[in-house]
Amino acid sequence: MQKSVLRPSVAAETAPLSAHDRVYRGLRQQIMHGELPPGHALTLRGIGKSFGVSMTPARESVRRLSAEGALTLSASGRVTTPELSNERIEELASIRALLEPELGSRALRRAHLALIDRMDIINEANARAVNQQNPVEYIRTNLEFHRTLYLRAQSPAMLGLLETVWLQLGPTMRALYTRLRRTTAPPHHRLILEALRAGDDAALRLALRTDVTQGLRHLQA
Amino acid sequence: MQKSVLRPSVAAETAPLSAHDRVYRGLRQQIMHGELPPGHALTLRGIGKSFGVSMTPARESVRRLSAEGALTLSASGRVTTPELSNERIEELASIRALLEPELGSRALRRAHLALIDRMDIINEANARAVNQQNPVEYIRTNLEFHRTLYLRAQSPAMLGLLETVWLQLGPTMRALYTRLRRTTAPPHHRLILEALRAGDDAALRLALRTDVTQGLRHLQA
DNA sequence: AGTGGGAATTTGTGATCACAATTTCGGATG
DNA sequence: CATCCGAAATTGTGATCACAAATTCCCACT
Repeated sequence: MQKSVLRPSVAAETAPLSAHDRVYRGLRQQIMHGELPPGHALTLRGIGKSFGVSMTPARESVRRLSAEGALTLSASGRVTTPELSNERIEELASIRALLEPELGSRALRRAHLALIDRMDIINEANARAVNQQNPVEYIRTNLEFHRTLYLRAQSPAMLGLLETVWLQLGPTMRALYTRLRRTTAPPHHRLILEALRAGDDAALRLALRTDVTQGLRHLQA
Repeated sequence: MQKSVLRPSVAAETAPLSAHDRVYRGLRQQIMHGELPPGHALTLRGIGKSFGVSMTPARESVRRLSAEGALTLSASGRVTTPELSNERIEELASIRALLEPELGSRALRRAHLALIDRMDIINEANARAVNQQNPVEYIRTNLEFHRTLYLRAQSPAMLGLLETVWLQLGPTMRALYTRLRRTTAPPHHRLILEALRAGDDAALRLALRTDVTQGLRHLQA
């Protein structure tokens, strides 16, 4: 492993991006987007190798992610993606049901047409992912649909908490959506867009809440 | 620094407790209880020395805590406690106002008399801390009052998120309570206890919400 | 063929080191 | 007396290493 001898190329002038950051972001995305099933085992040396770094940044990333609930550390320090109990899944869903309507409501006042159009496009990509039965792409576009809206709420701390919840649900969502191989797009996205266009706060809150709870209630069945 | 040669003594049979855990917990408590003012600078070597460990566990703890918003990393990697903007403080307060009534409501069904008595005792300690003008003890007992209730909600994920918010507010709360040297105990704790005894869900939610928002609205004045 | 045990391997932990970047401090200069 | 520049000290980063604990694997034995 060479030191940080090679300067950041002219292209990446925005941020040198530390090794820890690259590993953290990479792992986080894999987990949130459902690229890893629940219970999937990881090793520090393996993570380091796959990102071309030593164990040190890998360990820091794992510690950070396990603090956020994105990874589980066994008593002996073994690293796996979490296998959530039904209770835990319901609790996380209820947190989503609490935070997401609030974020949506805050975004509503600031939402303009270009935003809604953008959400429409993302929603179409989401529908395509359903047809292709591509769980990772489905989860990714679904989260992007919601995040695009919530970014307008200008509430970074609340969005940060919500993303932590999404992160914890990543592997479980993958397991759910690959198991029941859904063939129809989430029906509530349409309601969300309609409420946005109408500027109807109550309808938006309701649509977001049902979208969240419905999506995860498929599990019990 | 010796290796981990000395076996855990017979007394501490519950958990050997890794170096990282000791440092993380220690720092976290200092921050959450307001032992550090906003903008306070820390160094990895200093943290390591004060806990009797090397830089490695100190770095992991700092990474973890900064991921939770309890510490700020400057562009050059310098570590300080956060100096929150008014906007951020208000946002965190509104998150508390969202989560705490929900946790209280969930706890209400399971709350028995022994719990309420315990909260009463903690509340008296809280009042003593006010009289002694001891900010750290005030913050500690205040949080313990709330946490004692919320633990009954049996919602570990939601409580975890809330503690993250408390953590971010730690240094700011210290600054607030040392600046305005409050001399009266929080008036809403009485209302919370009454609502608990009466089993009144709506009153409890309201009391919790006002306790949270009132406590932090003192800032603006 | 199944089982138990012990060696070999894998794995996480924490200390240490080299290094670059930042910060700090002192003195020379205007 | 203020300011700026350069040297010295401080500090975070990431790689490497020794070590202990856990896991895996394989073979002898029943």
